[in-house]
Amino acid sequence: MTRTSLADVACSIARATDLFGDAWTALIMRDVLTGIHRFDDLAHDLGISRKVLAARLARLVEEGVLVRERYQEHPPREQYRATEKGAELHAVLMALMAWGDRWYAGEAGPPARIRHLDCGRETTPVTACGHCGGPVTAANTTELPGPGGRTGPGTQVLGPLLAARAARAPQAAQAAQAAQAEYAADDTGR
Amino acid sequence: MTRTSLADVACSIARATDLFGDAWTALIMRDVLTGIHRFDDLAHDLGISRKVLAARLARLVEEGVLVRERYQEHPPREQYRATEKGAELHAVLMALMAWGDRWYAGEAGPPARIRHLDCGRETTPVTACGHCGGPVTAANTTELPGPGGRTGPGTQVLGPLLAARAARAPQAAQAAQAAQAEYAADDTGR
DNA sequence: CATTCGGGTTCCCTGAAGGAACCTATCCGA
DNA sequence: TCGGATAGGTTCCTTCAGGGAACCCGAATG
Repeated sequence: MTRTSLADVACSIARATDLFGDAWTALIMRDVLTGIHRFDDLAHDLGISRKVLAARLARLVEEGVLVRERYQEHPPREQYRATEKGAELHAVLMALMAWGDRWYAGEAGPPARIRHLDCGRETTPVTACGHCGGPVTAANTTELPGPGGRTGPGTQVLGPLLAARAARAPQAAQAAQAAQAEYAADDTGR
Repeated sequence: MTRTSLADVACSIARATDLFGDAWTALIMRDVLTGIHRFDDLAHDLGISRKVLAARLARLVEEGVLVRERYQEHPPREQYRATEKGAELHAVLMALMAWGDRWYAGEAGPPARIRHLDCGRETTPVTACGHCGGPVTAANTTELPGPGGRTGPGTQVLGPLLAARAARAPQAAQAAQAAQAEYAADDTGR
């Protein structure tokens, strides 16, 4: 975990990574969403220090990503479950998994597969445009400033860069072409 | 960053987070993919310690996610650029950003917007099934063991759990229903 | 000839991760 | 009634990585 808090940076990636940008947190959410809910099971599965696990779970509960609930009174037993906010981190896990599968699976093949219950098939989740459903990649997107954006810690250079990019090409098509030209130039020019 | 290496865990999420599960790494990739390529710009933009930035960049180059290249000889100047492997981390960044936008944007609105150049519209990237194109969520997927899976550190409990799940319901439809039933039961029950 | 710039490296200090032991409450079996 | 097991942590100590600032080096610039 970073010592400098990223929660106040005007960037949703920074805000998300402030919580999620810790290796254990991702694996804890993987386990909880897969069906491992108990402290000891998590500790045993991950091989994590119990102290660190307790700290991570407390943070995740505090952030509203998990809930801690008593599932039996005698003896008192607790478990951790994902909230809606936590369940939506599934998308991040799928993206990480797809990337890991692609670049690190090696000869043995992927360690796990995902079955999409809506169509019944094994799937590799892809990132798609919410409007047209087409693939979203670094090459076919451009980032523009948003209403909540500001220049500050974590966006000291990025803020002005996006603002300049928006000013240079206020029309969608122009922004698109400028960004693509830059990307193409980047690829050839190295 | 975690002290215990996750690179050897039989889980693509663990392998991906071993590299990417560090708050700074995500932000460095955000910047490089957005167009910030120089050491000083990265250091200034992020407010990161120069020492840590140097270590992160070296790791990312070593992993083949970035390349370090000289863009001018006199005086010698270096810059960092994303490889194909690095550019594909864009999907992870999009998922993090979408989640951060949804849960932390607040009144001010999202700090940045994404324009999808293929359709020309501002988009919220979604995670979709590679086959049917439908949405992929925690609720409509189930995880099954894959060829490269094994029980070991990081999957001590998870491995057997997935194996049992697959054994209980070897058919796709059955696996689907079992997983959904469990998910529903989880919400009401224990 | 001093300054600036880009791209780092070195130093020390603090705080978080690892690891193991310990604690509490309850149940189970002999 | 005692011993042990189980679940869910907490406490303690050590080590190591992050933060911050200073420093360094080669090349251009005034």
